[in-house]
Amino acid sequence: MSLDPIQILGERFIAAILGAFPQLGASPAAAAIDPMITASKNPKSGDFQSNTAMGLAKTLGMPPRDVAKQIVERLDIGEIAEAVTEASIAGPGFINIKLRPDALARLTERLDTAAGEQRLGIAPPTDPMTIVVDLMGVNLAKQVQVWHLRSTVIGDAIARTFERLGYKVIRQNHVGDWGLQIAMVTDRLMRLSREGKINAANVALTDLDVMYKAAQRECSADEDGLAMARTWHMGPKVIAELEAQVSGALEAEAQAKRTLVALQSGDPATVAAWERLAKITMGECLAVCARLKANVTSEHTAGESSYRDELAGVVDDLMKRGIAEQDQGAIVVKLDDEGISTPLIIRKSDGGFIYATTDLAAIRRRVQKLGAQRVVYVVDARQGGHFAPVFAAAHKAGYTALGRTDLRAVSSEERAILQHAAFGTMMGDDGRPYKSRSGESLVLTDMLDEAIARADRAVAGKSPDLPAADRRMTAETIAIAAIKYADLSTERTKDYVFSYDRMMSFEGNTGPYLLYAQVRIKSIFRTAEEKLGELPAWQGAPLDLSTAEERNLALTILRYPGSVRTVADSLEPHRMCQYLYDLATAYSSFYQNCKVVGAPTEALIASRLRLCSLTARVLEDGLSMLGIPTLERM
RNA sequence: GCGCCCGUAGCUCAAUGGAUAGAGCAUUGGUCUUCGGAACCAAGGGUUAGAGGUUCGACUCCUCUCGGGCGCGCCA
Repeated sequence: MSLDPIQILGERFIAAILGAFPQLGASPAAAAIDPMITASKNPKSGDFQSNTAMGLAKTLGMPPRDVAKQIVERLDIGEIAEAVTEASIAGPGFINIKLRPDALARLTERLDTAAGEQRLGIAPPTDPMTIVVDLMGVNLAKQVQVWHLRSTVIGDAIARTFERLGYKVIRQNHVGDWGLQIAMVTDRLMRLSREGKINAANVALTDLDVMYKAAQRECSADEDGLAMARTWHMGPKVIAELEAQVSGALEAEAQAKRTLVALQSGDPATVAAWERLAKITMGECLAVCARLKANVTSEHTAGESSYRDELAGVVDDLMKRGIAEQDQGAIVVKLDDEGISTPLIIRKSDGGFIYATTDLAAIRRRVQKLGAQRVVYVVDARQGGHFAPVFAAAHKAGYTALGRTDLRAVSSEERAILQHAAFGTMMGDDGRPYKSRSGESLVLTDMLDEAIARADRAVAGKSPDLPAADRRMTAETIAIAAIKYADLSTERTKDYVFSYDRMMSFEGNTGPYLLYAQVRIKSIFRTAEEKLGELPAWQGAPLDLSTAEERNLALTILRYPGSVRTVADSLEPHRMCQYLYDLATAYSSFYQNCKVVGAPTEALIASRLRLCSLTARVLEDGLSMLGIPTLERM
């Protein structure tokens, strides 16, 4: 039996609905009857409400209040709720439900007691499946920038939520480690090394980053500038300089292309240089993830290079089956029947493959080899225009269904297998994408260092008694919580404004506030032991929810399983943030008004200690889904 | 030109199509002889950019307008 009141009430409502209106049971839509149970926003409307009568009124051709009345007459929830009568029907047909005090206590106790797969009321999935989460996506020879934060943090939170619910999750870090850009840097690294300008053995990622940018510049020909100079008959000297620049760049690019060919054909020296790039970059990348407490490790690395031997096969397959065709020398998949007017190029006219080919190969592997029933791409919203045709082509190719090779129309379920969990841009307070004052993009570790420094100052000021040994770790945990929570707590698809001051403010809906709520709970147990000596047996003690604050806290705790499910369904971690903030707020009210250690009776002390402990467990569990560790002291 | 996203209180953000649009910050006031004051309680502040439409009901869905941002075959 479910531990979630919304589910319990939902089952009872469905029974009542089918009892009152048997004609609904005969229709094929019977399984789709939605009892529409929600936690009430306003306490005046009770604890929970059903909004189903209004919807059913239409299909039944009856006034909604009459529908509600008939449901209420059949409703059998007496053992958990106050009597539901005609007086419980409000407005157009809302049915309000107030839990009986003893039932509220019992439900809360059961949620507390539930262990294993049912821990904290979270039921194992009825649809167990494998889910691939595509996250992070760094590029070789480039430092981890602040804009990698969102994909990593949001992707990790989504993956953790699925894992907590009991799904099998496979994270995939789709590293940009292949193609002409990478060949340019590889070429430059080899050249500088050959010329003795660098020692390849102790090159750092910052050096590679410089090389990457230099290689980019070297290979970019200013052909527009040259054309303009000619049009405007600028001086011969200017034109000569531009001609030299263009021919130099073209030569550099040609050289990079030769390096790419050498890399692709497995030339040992070139491959060795490339592996050096990969090792340096990934070492740094995974170290940043570890600092961030994001679960992204080497086993999750699946770079573009890992698909290189599958690209020709994908194109052949699509050509053979008539899904792809020749067009102006290139090979494309036409997508008009998918509602997309521009074809997707999967092989260039020069015979090369591009990222769309890699993405298709990745989808094929993820579905057919890794067994994914769902693939979630946690990638910047600006890539939406790229994913749409790639997903459409994958559907058309049947790559989204296990073993499917025919071309019949795909169902909406199959279509939902590939999801782009798009996120907005991190903005500065100037309304522009977050960058340094000089306009350079920022390195993620610098942001971490700055946040830790600020957290350290705050800890030093507010908790001077904290042992020095703990201070560093405490500051790091607070900083990570602040950064991650700020990123996760707003709607994923929207841009959000980054501000150290706001996220570190320790007030309001922030990571540090939640850590503080948790720390105060831990502190109560220390204080209780000091003052009371031996604690009353609070584990398993019956809950006394007499005050409004205790009652509200229990009701908030009961909303937990539903909140987790909502995050998984919507792929929106900010809903978990909102829930945890509600919980922390409910706890703070309780804390203010209900003394625990000083409670009048031993039974009440035990009850309140249990409530504290349960709150702490839910907070910790919820924060763990966001990838935020908690503290004992701060 | 085509397409996607966004517009909610002074600021930063919430609100599975549900009841009187909620929080935090800032402002003003209050509580408590602190189980950690990094607290709690309260007040003021709104034509949800604008105009139509769908419906019992719209911040939410549809159309148009305005404003802001971002993408648009052989780079990734």
